[in-house]
Amino acid sequence: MKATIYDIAKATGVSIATVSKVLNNTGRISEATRKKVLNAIEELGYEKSAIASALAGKNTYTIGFLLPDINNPFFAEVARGAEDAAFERGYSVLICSTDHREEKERSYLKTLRHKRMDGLVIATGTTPRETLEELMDEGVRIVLMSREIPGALIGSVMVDNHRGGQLAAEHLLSLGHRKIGLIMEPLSIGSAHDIFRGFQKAAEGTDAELFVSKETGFGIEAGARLAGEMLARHEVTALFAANDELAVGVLQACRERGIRVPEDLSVVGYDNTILSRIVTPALTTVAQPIYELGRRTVHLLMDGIENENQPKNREVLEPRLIVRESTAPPPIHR
Amino acid sequence: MKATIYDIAKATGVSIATVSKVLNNTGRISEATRKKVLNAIEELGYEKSAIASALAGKNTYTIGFLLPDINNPFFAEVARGAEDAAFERGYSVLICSTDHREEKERSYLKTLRHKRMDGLVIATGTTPRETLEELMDEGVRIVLMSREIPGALIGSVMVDNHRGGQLAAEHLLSLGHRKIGLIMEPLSIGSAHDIFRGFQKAAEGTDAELFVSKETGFGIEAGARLAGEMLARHEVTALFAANDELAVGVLQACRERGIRVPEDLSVVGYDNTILSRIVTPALTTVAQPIYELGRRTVHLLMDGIENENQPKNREVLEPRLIVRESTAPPPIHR
DNA sequence: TTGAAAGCGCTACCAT
DNA sequence: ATGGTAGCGCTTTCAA
Repeated sequence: MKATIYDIAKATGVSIATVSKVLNNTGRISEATRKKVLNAIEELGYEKSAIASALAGKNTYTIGFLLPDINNPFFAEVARGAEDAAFERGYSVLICSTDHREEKERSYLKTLRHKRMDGLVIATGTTPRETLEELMDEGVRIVLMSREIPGALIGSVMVDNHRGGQLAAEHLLSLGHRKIGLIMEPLSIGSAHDIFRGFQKAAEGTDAELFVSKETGFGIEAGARLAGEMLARHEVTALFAANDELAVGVLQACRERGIRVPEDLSVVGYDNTILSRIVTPALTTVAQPIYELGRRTVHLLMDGIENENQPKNREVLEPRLIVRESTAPPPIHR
Repeated sequence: MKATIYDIAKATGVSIATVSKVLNNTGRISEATRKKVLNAIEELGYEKSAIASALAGKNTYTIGFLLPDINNPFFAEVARGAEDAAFERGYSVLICSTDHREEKERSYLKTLRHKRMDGLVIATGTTPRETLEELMDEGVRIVLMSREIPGALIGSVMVDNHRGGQLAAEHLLSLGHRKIGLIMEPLSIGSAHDIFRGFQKAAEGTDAELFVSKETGFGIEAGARLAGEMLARHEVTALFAANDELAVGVLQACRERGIRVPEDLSVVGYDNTILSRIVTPALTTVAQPIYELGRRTVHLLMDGIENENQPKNREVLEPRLIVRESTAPPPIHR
């Protein structure tokens, strides 16, 4: 069987208390015995049980990451940033895809509690505030990503999506577009809401007309469908999509209809995921610092865990506009 | 504080042994006490500590998933399949991106052992055989994905990549291509090796000439670079890339050089990740059942865990050719 | 059908 | 500087 502290205590002739001390660098230990113990550990190939350690009151060094779908380029990149940050500091991350389904989220939350995660990062948009507060009351550290809850003292790292929406609008406006369609995610999602408000804000006071898709959605298919409806209904010269997947859908809808991008119609995406780079024409998009978003969120969380307090800071990262091939001035009409 | 079995034992007037039994549905318990206990559990909001349970000899219900990079469309989709399979059966998955770096892999393997994962799926191509055998000797269940180790009794689920390579070659050959370039991943990776052999095999006995990229690589950049070199050196009419990312790079290299796909050059990818669908022209590619690959691997692993034996089965999934827009007959030369 | 008690492997407090 | 020991919360014989 695997060696335990007892084995190494026996082998060294010291007590398990001493072994534990050298293991954790706590208390005072003479150089001599420390050496002895370290040797025995080496010899016996001893490895500390994180489980026992956790049960005895230490951390599990594992954090749970709730996100809508790991198989979504945006969240895959976020997750990578999160994982790297965690790895640097000896933590691991448990990925939980909720598919925007409340019951999956609840179920995951439950397991994460059972498994005594040291902390949680919540990157799904809709966890009820009470749930979060209950969790925090139980001592679970929580950090929100791309979301904040007004008045609740929960640390969060976000991108300034209001600004991001503005950037998109300003770009289109400055190209001369005056009839712009918006393909949105559900506005109940905080980030989508902010993007929308930012966009609106930038158009305010101009003579531009904004048309918002009646329905909302997430993936490529949805983008294509919503763009189709929009195009059938309004004479827009530009379409803004609240994420790159929707924008890719828009591009596909255009192709199907023989609409040239950007000559006939300009398209702007949001996120700057891998998709926006490889599509043709390459998408003009508002870049979120996605990887960094994941990193910072997890660092904030680990800081809280290690200082034994609930993170309360709010970090805001800046978006930036990336102009590629999908935008141009509107076509000249007779 | 959180309630423990002691609390609910006290509240019910039974022993903790009894509580444990109703919790686990073991032993015989009268309906009456079971009800009482269940009630108390409800009232006190009791939740079993997975940590304590694991220490006392049960499973952790957590598995580790070693892969090169979660932020890679292929592995993100695999991970999703894995996560879904795990979720269905009450397991969680710890994502470990190794970046093909041996020391990261070793480091992760160590942590996973400390944390007493119930099992591991190894989807990185290069873990030394001895390491795997050591792990298995320690009682860690392991399943390999897209890889197998001849002679070692390790369960695995793979795609028939030899067949996949053939499919790609046959398609190109049947279109009439006779000078074909191959942009490969390092052949030390089992799947790449199989693809290559399959491709070769299909070309054997025909008058086709194959040119293999001297260097190998992984991402889009590499694909573009290797395609550039290939195109400069050989007069090929088709390029096959061992994964879709490489193929996307090939497409970019073509665009830069004004080479039309598929009119001037046909391009075939491998994997059928999201990338191959959204690129222009849409990529003809060999589809791996990616999501299914993740699912099956994890199910195989969980079966082993629950039957308390190291999985030994070898499952093979079938690839299939998906013809899209990037392939056509070779151009007619004078 | 139920319970007492001995662990699981480690931490931390209190003595020495 | 070192050790004894009481937990941490649960599982699992073995008795009753």
